Amino acid sequence: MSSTYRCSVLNKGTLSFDPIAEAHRQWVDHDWEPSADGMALITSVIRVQQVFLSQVEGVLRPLGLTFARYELLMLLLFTRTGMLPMGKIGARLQVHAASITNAVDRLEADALVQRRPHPSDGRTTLARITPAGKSAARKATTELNEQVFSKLSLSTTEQRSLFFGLQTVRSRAGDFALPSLPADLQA
Amino acid sequence: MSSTYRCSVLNKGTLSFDPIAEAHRQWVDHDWEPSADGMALITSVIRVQQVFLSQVEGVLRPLGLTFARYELLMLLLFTRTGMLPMGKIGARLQVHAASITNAVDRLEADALVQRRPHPSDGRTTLARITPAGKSAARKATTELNEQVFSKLSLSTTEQRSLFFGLQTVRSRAGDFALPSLPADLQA
DNA sequence: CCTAGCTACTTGGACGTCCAAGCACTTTTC
DNA sequence: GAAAAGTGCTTGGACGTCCAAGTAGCTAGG
Repeated sequence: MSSTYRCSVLNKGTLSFDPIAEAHRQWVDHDWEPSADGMALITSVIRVQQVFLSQVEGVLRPLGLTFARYELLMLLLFTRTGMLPMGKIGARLQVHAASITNAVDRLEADALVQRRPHPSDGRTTLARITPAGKSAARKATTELNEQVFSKLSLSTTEQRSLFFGLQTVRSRAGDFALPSLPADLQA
Repeated sequence: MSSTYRCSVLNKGTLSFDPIAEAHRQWVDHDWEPSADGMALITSVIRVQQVFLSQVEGVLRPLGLTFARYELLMLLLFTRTGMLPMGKIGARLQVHAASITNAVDRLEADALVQRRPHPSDGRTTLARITPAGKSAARKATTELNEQVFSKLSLSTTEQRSLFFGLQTVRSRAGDFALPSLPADLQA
């Protein structure tokens, strides 16, 4: 019981083959070879995201949070003043402004965050994490660290290799400017 | 013009640092080191998925398709008879049954797919791709291959390395049973 | 000053995903 | 064979994402 990592209903049954490898084969067979690897990679990322997200949300759901809201909370938690303009939050989380409005609405309804006007700019709204928000964020982090983040069933090498590959993609997609050496994770 | 790969509104501005690397640093600072790599990897996958998906949907939108519906169409296109039970589609696409119902509803509304009863099992519904569906799928594939899949700005080595890393994740998550050697991509 | 143009946030709509429930049609069981 | 259990698909609701439009409030150009 409580082995709820993977969604139950989805588990119709583990396939006996890799559906993405199968699609790759089809691409090659149809003379789309030059695009086959790209197709397989993109499809893989989309699928793995589903897997990870479902594990994460499985842990957060009992806490009344979603990953989107958790990320927002953590961003505020890591901020000196505990508050940021909505716009900045969107930029950091790389997400549409409307999504931030949505998330803050819900967080505010749960009293984990408060909206307050910007002192000097009337257009700007600040989102400020509340004590309850801080506590929720910390608790969620503890759970996620224990139940998901520290248990990826990948070797450190594999994890890092994936991370850097994905970092390259993000950087080239314009998410951020890779300063110079991406290896600032550890000294 | 028409350089519409990335979403416009999101591009508030390329950050001057990697937000995920920054989060990783926070994790380490807070003594969550053992979970830092996992957190960074999961967050990265989620973000890269957004990037890829937005590129793909940008191409598909003018064609009146979404990636979910495109995948479904391709699955049927690659099937001898052009039809599959809804349940099987969900298993192959690794997606909830309700999502399939939803996708087939829309595809059917566009006459790209047809629902028909299963000859022997009254519970089962078959989805069958129509000639219009085949044509739409092929056109979409051409566009995707040209505009996205063949232009990933990653070296072949990087792509493969990422693919296999992600394949490991998928396999261990229970998506499919890695038969023995994952290298059945060719031969 | 005052209007034109930005910028910041919100709203409403379209979709996708999942879950929980509900139905209808098998298969099992006794 | 009839009741119990299991399967397969649909429905309704909660959320998240994005886009397009709309509304204030700030900033410039004339």
